[in-house]
Amino acid sequence: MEPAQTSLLQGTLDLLILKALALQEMHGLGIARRVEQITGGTFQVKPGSLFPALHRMEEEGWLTASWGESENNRRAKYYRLTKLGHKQLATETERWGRISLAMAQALET
Amino acid sequence: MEPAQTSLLQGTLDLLILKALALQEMHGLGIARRVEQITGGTFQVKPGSLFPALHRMEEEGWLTASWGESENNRRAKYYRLTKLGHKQLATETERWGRISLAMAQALET
DNA sequence: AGCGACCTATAGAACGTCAATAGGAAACTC
DNA sequence: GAGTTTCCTATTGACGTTCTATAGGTCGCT
Repeated sequence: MEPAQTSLLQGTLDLLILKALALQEMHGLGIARRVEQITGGTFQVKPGSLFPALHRMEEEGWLTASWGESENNRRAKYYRLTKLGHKQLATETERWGRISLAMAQALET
Repeated sequence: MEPAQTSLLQGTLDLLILKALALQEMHGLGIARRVEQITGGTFQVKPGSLFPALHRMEEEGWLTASWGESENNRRAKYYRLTKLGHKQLATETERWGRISLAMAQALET
């Protein structure tokens, strides 16, 4: 039995996508699978959340996309981080650190 | 200089309010101040977020409210946790633990 | 030919937070 | 005692993000 999947916290999806793409470019569904994997199955990314987010992030200039072919011979759009995207990853990681620390403070005792 | 205040993460406000009320009943603005305090000044709760949340939580049965007088002789509405509210506090604390762990996993390396 | 897996995509709704605004009542200022 | 500030509660409307539901095309398998 896997642990129950928690619905995403608003504001964490961007960071998870950026982190997933940090090492190598991937296509949409690949990103979704990778996010699920690196969170130990806790977070599940639905297509209805994923694609709007990807398009938004592309518009922000954090990602660039190009059509290619998947491992399964499907037409797939590959996303990779731009320089700005790497910067954003750092920013959001730092932001998460602050939030996480503040919550830990609040919840201790 | 205080550290910059991060705007609230959606989904954390309820938990923070519940935690603030865990020890003693408080009025609205008192809760806001306490949340700011226990998060080390990181989170700031605006009235426009606070009161809708309080009313919602009251409807859920996690809080009960009664009018009283503040330390400054103002008319103030005091909130306290119900039994259900304590249960909810435990639930949301556990949820936060899962989220926090998953994010830590995702961000390590 | 039919079916499931893979991949991208959008519309509409739900939800929680924020900015702006409001108003009353106590306390302070001069 | 008039004017101002502080304290306390409250609502409205807008906004951004995520979810549900739905869609369509292509590959591979039987």
